[in-house]
Amino acid sequence: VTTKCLSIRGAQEEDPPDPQLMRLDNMLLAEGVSGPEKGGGSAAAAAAAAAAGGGADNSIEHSDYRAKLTQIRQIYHTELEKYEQACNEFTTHVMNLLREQSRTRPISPKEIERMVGIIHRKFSSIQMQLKQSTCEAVMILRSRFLDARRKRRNFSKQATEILNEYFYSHLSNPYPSEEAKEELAKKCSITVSQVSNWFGNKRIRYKKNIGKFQEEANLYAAKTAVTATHAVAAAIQNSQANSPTTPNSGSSASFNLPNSGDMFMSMQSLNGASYQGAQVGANVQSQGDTIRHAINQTTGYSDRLRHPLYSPHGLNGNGGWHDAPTPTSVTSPNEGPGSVHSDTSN
DNA sequence: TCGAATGATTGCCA
DNA sequence: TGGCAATCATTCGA
Repeated sequence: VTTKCLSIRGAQEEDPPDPQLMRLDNMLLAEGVSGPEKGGGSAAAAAAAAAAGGGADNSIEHSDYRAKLTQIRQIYHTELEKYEQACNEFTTHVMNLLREQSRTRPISPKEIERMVGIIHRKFSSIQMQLKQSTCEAVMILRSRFLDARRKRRNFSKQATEILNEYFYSHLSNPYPSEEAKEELAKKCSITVSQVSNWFGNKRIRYKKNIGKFQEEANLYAAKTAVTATHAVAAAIQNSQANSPTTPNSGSSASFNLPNSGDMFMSMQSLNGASYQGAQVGANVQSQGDTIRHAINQTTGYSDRLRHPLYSPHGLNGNGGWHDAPTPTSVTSPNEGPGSVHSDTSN
């Protein structure tokens, strides 16, 4: 088809290539409409899928996009062929007429050439219209496909849970770093910008109606505490197994239970063994104290359920969080026991 | 079917 | 450039 197309254009004497036609050709090629038959448009569709925040979920839309693109492609090729056939037929017809006329009057080859040129120009302008309308159709399809608002899907329950857990365990400074965003995006199977959107929406909506989110905050706080307790228990088991003769100092010295701050991320990314090494092993001084502490943590959160203390301590009078948004700051591990914990103790 | 919830977009600001 | 606030558009549950 392309070669035929070229042959038609090639007949247009030495006309400079029409920039508009070139643009259309390039676009049709890029969109996989006029390119090689196989996999036509799949690259464009994949790119569109990626731009749309592609997850496994949009494979349906992806195939839908491909199907529609194939349809456009088929129509385009059918029409193009029709035009070319008509052009050839008409040219032959005119040539025959001229040949007939040549019996009655002399016709120069130049005149024939001129006629053929006129016919080809006419048909090529029709072809241009076809290309233009095909491009428009592709653009409409693409914009519909890319317009996420049209086919918004709520995040999965699991994803929302992960995001909420992070949000409420970083309530004093709910501004995940780029790294944290990437990590969350990976876990939730969404894009980093979706994570940013989510946190943007969450911060605003939380601030606007803290009361409404109180219950949710308590829920996640309790959940976080339970996770912490389990992790501690696992750590204890581990330490018992590893050092059964560890002397019990009986000290009540500080045990840094990561019940806020980056705890969630730590929990998520570390398994029992590494958790012990990174978070507990270094701090455990007394197993008994540890258990007591862990239990205290849990009950502390339970208390919170009765007396909602998950108040916006992170918020300052200006309606912003105390900790200024630090785009570059990594999820601060030195947030330490964090606002949530310290809040409860007061 | 309607209102609430929610993800995305836009415009503005520091 | 990231965040905020307002808003849009869609989904979801009663």
